[in-house]
Amino acid sequence: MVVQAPPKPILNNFNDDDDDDGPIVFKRGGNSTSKQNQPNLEAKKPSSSSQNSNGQSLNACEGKSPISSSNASPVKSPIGSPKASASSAKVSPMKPPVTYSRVPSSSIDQSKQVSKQVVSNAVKEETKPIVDDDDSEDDKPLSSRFKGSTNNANKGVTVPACVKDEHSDDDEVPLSSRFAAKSNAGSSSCKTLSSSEKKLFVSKIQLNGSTAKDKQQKSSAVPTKRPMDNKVPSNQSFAKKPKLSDLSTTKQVTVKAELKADDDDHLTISQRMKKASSSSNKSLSVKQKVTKVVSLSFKKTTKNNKKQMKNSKYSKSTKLQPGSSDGQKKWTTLVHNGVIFPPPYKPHGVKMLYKGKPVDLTPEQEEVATMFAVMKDTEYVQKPQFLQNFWNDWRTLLGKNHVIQKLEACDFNPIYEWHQKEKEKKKQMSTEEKKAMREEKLKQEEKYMWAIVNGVKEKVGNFRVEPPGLFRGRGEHPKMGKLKSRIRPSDITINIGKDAPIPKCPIPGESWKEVKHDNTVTWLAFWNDPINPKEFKYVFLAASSSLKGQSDKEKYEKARKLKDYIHNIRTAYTKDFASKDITKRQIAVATYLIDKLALRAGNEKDDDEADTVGCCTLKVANVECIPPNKLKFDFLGKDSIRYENTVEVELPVYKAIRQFQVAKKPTDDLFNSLDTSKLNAHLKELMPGLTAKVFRTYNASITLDEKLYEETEDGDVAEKIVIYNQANKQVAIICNHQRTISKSHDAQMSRLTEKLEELKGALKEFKTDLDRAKRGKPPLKDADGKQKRNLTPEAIEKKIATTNQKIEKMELSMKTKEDLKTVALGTSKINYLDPRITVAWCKRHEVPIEKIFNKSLLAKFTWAMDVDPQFRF
DNA sequence: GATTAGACTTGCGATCAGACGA
DNA sequence: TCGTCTGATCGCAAGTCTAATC
Repeated sequence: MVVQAPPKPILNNFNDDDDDDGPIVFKRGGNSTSKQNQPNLEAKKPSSSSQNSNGQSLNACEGKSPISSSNASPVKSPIGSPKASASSAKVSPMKPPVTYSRVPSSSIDQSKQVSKQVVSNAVKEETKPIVDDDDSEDDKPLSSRFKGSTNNANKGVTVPACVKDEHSDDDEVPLSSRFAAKSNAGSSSCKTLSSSEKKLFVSKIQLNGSTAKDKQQKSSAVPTKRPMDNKVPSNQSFAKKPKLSDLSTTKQVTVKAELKADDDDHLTISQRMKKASSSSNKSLSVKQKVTKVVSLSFKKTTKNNKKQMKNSKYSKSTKLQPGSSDGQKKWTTLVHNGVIFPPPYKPHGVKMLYKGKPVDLTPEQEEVATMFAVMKDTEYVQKPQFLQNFWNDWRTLLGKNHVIQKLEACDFNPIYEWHQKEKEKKKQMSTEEKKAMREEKLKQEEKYMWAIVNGVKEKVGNFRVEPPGLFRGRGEHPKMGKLKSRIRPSDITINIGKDAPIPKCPIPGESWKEVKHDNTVTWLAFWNDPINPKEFKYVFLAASSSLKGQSDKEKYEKARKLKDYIHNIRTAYTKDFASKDITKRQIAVATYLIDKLALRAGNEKDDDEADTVGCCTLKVANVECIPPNKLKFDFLGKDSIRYENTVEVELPVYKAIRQFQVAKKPTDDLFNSLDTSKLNAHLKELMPGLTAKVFRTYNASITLDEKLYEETEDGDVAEKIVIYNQANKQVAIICNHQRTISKSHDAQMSRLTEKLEELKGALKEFKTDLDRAKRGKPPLKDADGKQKRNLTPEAIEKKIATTNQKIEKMELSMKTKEDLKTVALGTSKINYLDPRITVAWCKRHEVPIEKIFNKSLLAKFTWAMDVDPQFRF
């Protein structure tokens, strides 16, 4: 019996795999290698090296003691209502996103981009913030208000240092830099206002200098002059940010003082904004048909769901009630089978060499030696930090009196070669053998793959305990190379329903560390990270689960709500660029950067983590002021991915940044009065539940929505997919989602170039043949001197047309390949783009959803599939 | 209020299977 | 049939943010 349609497929029973949507075979991925992004900071801290756990030192590598300090950022906030605000559908043309100027290598692009740049009106804006009635840009990402090239025309050369690339483009430069700083920088935030917003803004302006009452208020809270040239006192230059509790207080007072200007004195900004926005929702009138193809693809999903529901004894919906997040009950019943452990180590007995002689190792010692040996081909083994950390941990295992005394005298090649042979053997296995192995593995893992949450069978995300290995931190991580020890059942805490049977420990004679029944959390199990025992590794449900889906939907609804607030938020921070209160000014500028450049918040980091930054932790050296109003950003962000971007900003922002840098060292914090907790606390005053990361989701989704809406034209499905991918790429660039260039990229491009040349050669010959055929002459001999077959002019023309098509297709393919070689489209699709935008677009434009979302994404976004075709973000 | 613990999301690279083309 | 390419999937590192504790 079919109960209520759940938001995701429900499976028949706990263990079956009845159809093609049944259990998915999990593949074991390999280990990752380090990134190659190079830091470019003079201000970069020397990375501290690993702890030497046994106090021993390595001859070759000098150890440094890591100093651990923690500066977490507490923020408490109510989560905003997930209730959707019906989106207004403005059919105004969207301006392309920011075109940032490219940094080194592509001077060609720079010149192009500079030529396109709009003369800055920042100065004008500074004194004349409200100039225009047109509020059509309010719903757009700030970045998209900066005109720039939206196609690939401004690509430059991106070639890894070691590789020559004939297809010059700008990929060598970080994604963020691909858009030239084009900018009507000054017009970004306060150029356009709705009437209600204007009212608020005008009131504030009056507050700034009109009435006696206002003046009185102003004297206590607002500077009479912009303190642009105020020097930052030398004592505000800190190596570590001070916690300025007093400043927080000041901030609150100031914000409240400003609010007096409005009629709604009793309301918070967020309440007022909400009030103002509640009447602003608009609906789309455009109706478009949904094709059979689309219908079919959507029906198929629904059909599968229904089939699964019908057959399932676990058919209740797991959909959470509103408000069930935030430490509230996440589930009522939870049943699962715990986790699966990697198999115990099997010694191979291959002896490594020390000073040229074979060495006996215990299985434990051999296991760690093997972990190291198999990394021979990675860049890690070139890094002194990695070698030192590995040696420290391995030496502990070897013991002080072991024959091995120096890492440099070790030869791991015998083990490496053994490993290569094993790999080769595996590769040579027949398809049947491989299949049998997969099936065997699936059989062993099947029971761990599923959980029953509130009576519904849900997939578990990562039920395999991480195997031991050497830690592969990204960038210059101070702990890279340390031994990640084997996790045992006694390390693992299980979370399960009270009435559910406790999972049997899969390792005989051992038992779980603890069994909990906490239904306010979603994890099924956790253990402490052996590299950083303060941190945890969790086992969660899969992305396709209802629990995750609900959370995802709430995330997008929150970002969507920001659309109703964004205009006033921009107005508010623009006003604060010149605030006398340093914290307020820094919050304003930081919010501007987060909004405009999609920067991450930037929490404080410990010294035993990689030295990366986000907005709040930017160092002075990370931002260079280029007169008259450009900022050049250069820092390592999340995952040590370099963010390099020069962008034109509003003049007050430029001045404020310059001022924040005064009397500071390059390594000092740019925003010394700010941290993420202060920033987020401020954002929550503007909109319930607003945090820095919401801006990224908002800007990504609205960019996709606008671009799809404006740029999709009539055409075949393939052409529409190109439009979609272009929009997706735009978002990836805004978010700086990069990938390393594939090792085989150049070879692939060379091959394609060769083929292209061949085709062009053939085309030329066909044209000659055609010419001759028209004159009644036989074709010329081919390259081998053979006489070619006589063809009619019509036949040759047909060949020419076919060849032209092939050339076109190949050129497009090469362009796309080159274009996306450093851009990762997946991350934004998975995490930042509201799937309802995509689903609605597919429905409107008759594109099968499967062309855009793969199986995993279809499962993850089940909740979005029934969206109205006219949905706008 | 500051700090730490805890929970969850975001992100890139590796690996693999299947598609594709010679 | 075989080698190459591509996209899907997985692994796990590294972020963000909130709640709890001091």
